[in-house]
Amino acid sequence: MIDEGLARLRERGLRVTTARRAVLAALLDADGHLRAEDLAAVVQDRHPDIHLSTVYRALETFEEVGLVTHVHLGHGPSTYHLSDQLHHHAVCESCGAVIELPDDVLDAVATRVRAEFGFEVDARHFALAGRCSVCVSRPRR
Amino acid sequence: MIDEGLARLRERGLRVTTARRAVLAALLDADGHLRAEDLAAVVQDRHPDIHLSTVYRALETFEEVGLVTHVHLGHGPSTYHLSDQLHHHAVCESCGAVIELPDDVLDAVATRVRAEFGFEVDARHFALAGRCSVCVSRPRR
DNA sequence: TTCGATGCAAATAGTTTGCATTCTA
DNA sequence: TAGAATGCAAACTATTTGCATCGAA
Repeated sequence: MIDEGLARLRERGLRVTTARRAVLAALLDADGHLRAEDLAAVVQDRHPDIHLSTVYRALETFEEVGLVTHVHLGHGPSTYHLSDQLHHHAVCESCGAVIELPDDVLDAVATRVRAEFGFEVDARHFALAGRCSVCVSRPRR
Repeated sequence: MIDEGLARLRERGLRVTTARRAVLAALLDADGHLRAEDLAAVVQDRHPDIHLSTVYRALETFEEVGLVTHVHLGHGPSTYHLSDQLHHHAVCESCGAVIELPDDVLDAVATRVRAEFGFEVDARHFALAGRCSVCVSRPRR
């Protein structure tokens, strides 16, 4: 399965390197929403000299090729997902908890916004902000 | 109307200063989605020595008091709105255009997410990403 | 053996913070 | 006149970039 991704690089005349192999492997091992720094830590466990900036560059390349998508969970860093494992997120602004939402949760909104404004919503790119069930049933800070 | 906001500060034992007055005035003049830097520029037009960091601190105070809300439009800086002028945004990822959406556009989603996950969606905090009508009817970069 | 990919250091953007000073209440 | 707010410089976080070197095809 890692080979399918790497093949995608070769098709475009891009090179398959140790760094790219390692980053892709790390993404496959994870369940998504990892930050570049998390990925670098995983990668550096086996390849200590692969630099954080190389991880960023690998992720950028993967995005261009359609293999990876980044998601903004909140104020902090972006998180990276394999495109075919992409889903919706909701993030609690109080405790930072991340929950995964059903894929169709914004379909009706997308349809309406397309019809009324001609705007094509790419809803997964940003998480929905809010407060999780635990924090809701707890006095505000 | 600016006095109502300032009164809110006094109620809480906070002080009314030139800087806070000027930032609030700038927010009232604007139609929303201004960045801290934009606000600083407006403020500094009349009060050149009010520092950008003071603008950030004023905005932070206004948020704590419920007067102001910040919205993430995309990768870039936050934008600041008077809380009672808050609305939904959609941002084009190709050209950066910002459109305002009807206030109820995410009501159904919020209801469903609350029912199924106990999660209270605060949907205005992030813009919806996507591509605007102009960019949709134009070949991808 | 060529040119794309990497390592490293330095630059960047947006925002926050420490501290001495100023000014509101 | 006490303590909150400010100005300024410096720190900080996330990310990008320039450039010499390395290595995949």
